[in-house]
Amino acid sequence: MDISTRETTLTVGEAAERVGLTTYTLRWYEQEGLVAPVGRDSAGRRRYTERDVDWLFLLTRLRRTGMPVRDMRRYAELARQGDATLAARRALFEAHRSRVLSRMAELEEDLKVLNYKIDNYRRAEGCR
Amino acid sequence: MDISTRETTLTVGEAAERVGLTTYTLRWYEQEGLVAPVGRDSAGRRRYTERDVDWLFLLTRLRRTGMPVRDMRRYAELARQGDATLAARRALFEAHRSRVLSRMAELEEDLKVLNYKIDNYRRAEGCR
DNA sequence: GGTTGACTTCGCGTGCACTCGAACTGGAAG
DNA sequence: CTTCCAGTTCGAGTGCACGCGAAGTCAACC
Repeated sequence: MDISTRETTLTVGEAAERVGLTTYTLRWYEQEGLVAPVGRDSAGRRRYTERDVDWLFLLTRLRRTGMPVRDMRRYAELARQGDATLAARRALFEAHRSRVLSRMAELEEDLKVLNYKIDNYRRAEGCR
Repeated sequence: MDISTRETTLTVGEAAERVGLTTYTLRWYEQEGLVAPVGRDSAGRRRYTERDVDWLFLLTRLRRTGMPVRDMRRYAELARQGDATLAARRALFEAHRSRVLSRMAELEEDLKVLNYKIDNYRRAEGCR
């Protein structure tokens, strides 16, 4: 990472706030290989670039859609290998998207159950 | 529970298969108070009635929509207290439904990110 | 009537994703 | 120069939701 190009870089704390994770988690993600080693300043402190933050943001979306950390690591490894893995990464995303769609369909079904129960409770309350 | 009324009752194994949980989990749910103590046969083995299975099914839906076991227990306690808690139970479901709806909205957003990435990969693959 | 297999309780173990405490360091403000 | 804060590494701890092995029991079948 070329820190000398005077980009705005963020500290762990700032980056954590930006992406909605804790500093603990940010360091842990790096340790787990979900994030390539982040650049450091002269004092050895992490400096997150905009690219780093974008990457972290993407990770939060993958995480939120239920992708296990294991798979996120696999994806990060592919990304680090460059353009040769573009197809593999796309395949990974497509497979994940299909899981997300299934999940959404499940939720729709579950929502029906909730609505049904709520209606029942409403009716039962009416009869008191 | 009136077992003498010759309903079809199920063993743990059968009930587990029906609702898609393991026998371990079924016993654990009972121990955790998510399920009222299940009727037993003369040999001390659990016999699940249709009502029990329905209740378990509902629990699986709550669980699948992300309700913590803690909240499911709270709900089970309310249900055991009878009609006086109907309104409370409805409120609980309505609060949960609103969380589920938020979750679904999140997933929609996350899906957009996935689609965006997939499109990008497609384009990048095209340029090779 | 012995074997089989599913049940019982009990309590410990597991996997996941963080979360935190301890001990330390370095830069900036008063 | 001291104080203070935010950072550092390391390893241990937490919370949740189960999962499982052990040791024993019992009904059913051959």
